[in-house]
Amino acid sequence: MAGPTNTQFAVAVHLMTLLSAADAPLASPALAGSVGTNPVHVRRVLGRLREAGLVTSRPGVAGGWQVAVDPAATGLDRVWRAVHGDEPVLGVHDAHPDCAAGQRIQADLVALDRDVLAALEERLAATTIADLGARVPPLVLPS
Amino acid sequence: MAGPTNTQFAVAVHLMTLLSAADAPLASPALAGSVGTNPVHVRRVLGRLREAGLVTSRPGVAGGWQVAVDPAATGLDRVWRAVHGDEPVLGVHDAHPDCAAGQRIQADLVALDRDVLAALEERLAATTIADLGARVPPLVLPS
DNA sequence: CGATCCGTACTCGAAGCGATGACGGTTAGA
DNA sequence: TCTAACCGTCATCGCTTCGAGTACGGATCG
Repeated sequence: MAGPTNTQFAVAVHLMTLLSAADAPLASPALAGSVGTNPVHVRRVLGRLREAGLVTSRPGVAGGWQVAVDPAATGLDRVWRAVHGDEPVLGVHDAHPDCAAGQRIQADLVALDRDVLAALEERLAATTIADLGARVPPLVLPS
Repeated sequence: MAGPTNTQFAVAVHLMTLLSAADAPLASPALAGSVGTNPVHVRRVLGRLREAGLVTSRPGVAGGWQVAVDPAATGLDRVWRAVHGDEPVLGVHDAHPDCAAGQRIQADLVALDRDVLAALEERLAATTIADLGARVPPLVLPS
């Protein structure tokens, strides 16, 4: 029970923050050094972000990656969608096909998962990339 | 990218729904048949629920499992806590120790994760076990 | 006393994930 | 034009998690 092992969202947020603070394009080897991984993995994650229109890339000797959006107007929900799409956030299991109760419950769980995903993205949308890049006061979470 | 592989929450909800609709104690082999897994896995998941006080168990020839709470007053957030505790829901990665920006971003991500977890539990609390069990027909025990 | 079931430890196979190497395409600069 | 640097992608490897399955002891009731 060590929680999720997929760290691509954290890596993606890390990369977006680094890129939004840079003027010139950054190369994947340099980014990999800061994130603590390897260039190939960085390119894979950034590839998803590019598909979502969040970053642009250019090959060549002076190539690298740049942000394509306004960091202050881009919520983390867009990063989540770019990385995870609409995959389930809760785990889903396959109930016994012959058990009517199991089928019913599973359908309800899928619907619940959609709802939880919406709540998760709503919360992520409240934080922008610029919020993490600048040293802002910690998130307000009084309740 | 096939989403989370941990299905214990779904199994736990499934089990709680079945137990809340039963009068007599149910044995793990019977439950396993409905959930679509094996008795050992059922006992492991139910063990966590028992630690959280959601169910009770009794060994012996007429033993089995029973709910220990009111299904109509028990939100799914309690099931989530029983299974996952306060583990991170977003993935976390280890930033490079020498990168100050990385350390700061990681700290912000941990804080964000706590907030997202709170939002997730708040959503789960809006659904009770009875909400799922209301439309569930009686369990058909496999021979 | 024996049948049934819980409790737990152990092993096994499958799948996800990240690391790594390799190779071709593309671009800027010498 | 030629070379170096970087992107894009594929294949592979090792690690970890997860669930399935087996086994054995303890507890309970007929």
